[in-house]
Amino acid sequence: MERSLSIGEVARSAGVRPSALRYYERVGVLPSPERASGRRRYGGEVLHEVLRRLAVVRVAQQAGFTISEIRTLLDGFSEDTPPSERWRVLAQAKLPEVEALVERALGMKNLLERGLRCECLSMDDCDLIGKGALD
Amino acid sequence: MERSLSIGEVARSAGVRPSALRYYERVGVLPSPERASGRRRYGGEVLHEVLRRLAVVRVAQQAGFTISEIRTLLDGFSEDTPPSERWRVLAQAKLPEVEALVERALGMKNLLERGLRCECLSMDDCDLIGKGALD
DNA sequence: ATACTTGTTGAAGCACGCTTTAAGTCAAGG
DNA sequence: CCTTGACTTAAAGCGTGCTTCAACAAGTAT
Repeated sequence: MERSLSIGEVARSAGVRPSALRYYERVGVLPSPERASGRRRYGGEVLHEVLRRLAVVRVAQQAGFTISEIRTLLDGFSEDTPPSERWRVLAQAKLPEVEALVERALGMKNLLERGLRCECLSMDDCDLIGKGALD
Repeated sequence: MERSLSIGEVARSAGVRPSALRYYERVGVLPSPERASGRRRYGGEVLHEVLRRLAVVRVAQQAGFTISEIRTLLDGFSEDTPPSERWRVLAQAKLPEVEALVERALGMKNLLERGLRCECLSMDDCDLIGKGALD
């Protein structure tokens, strides 16, 4: 008999909540493990696969990918496509988006700081506000 | 008789949708104008005030403030507090948040680019994924 | 036997800033 | 008179990634 882990054990060892594992399974990011009396049992190859996928999910999320993009990363290519190429395809599509996010964030920071140096006594006079002068 | 604008006219001149104006009014960012046969009429001082506030809303949103923070910016200070000080108080609280956003975004960009240069043939070997090696 | 823990499911909830829908009102134009 | 168009309200919907709830089942400890 093969030793297998419960959902709680997998969750703990992966640092996520059981509800997240169930969610990932539901949306097709994780495989559906066997049930013993209705309960998920993660063992052998499935356990390995689940942990491998969770590792990918973590990095991909850090990189800004959505769940649906992660699903593509994991299952949207022909099996012989190496991970490096899968990533390249998706990352190239994602980069402009993330670069735009960087720009937006820097713009916010800039605006906040300009405001810190502002001395305006009335909103109407403020050059930050003045009719779109801040583009 | 004072000429006054309908919600559609105000919306067009401010570059927002009527639904946004109603929403802002509901959440207390805009004053509630008089109604003529049930319809909002924006005229005189109210019109001026609405346009002034919409200008503030625009900048504040660009700076990353939420609606609730904008409400504070507009109405959360004693009346004699100048705009520059109101902004300073809120911007100082917001800055760390926005700086964290910048860092997250730069981290994403970095990760995406590192992945573009990756040559890994298997996910398991990839140093981007390898057991948290990418913190 | 009985309580406690951990699990199961489907459905609903949260944050956020609006937008959209449903059902109805009103004034002007043909 | 009747259609058209812009407006009114309250309530629900959207996108995203889970979490939480309700109601129930099963294995373990006392």
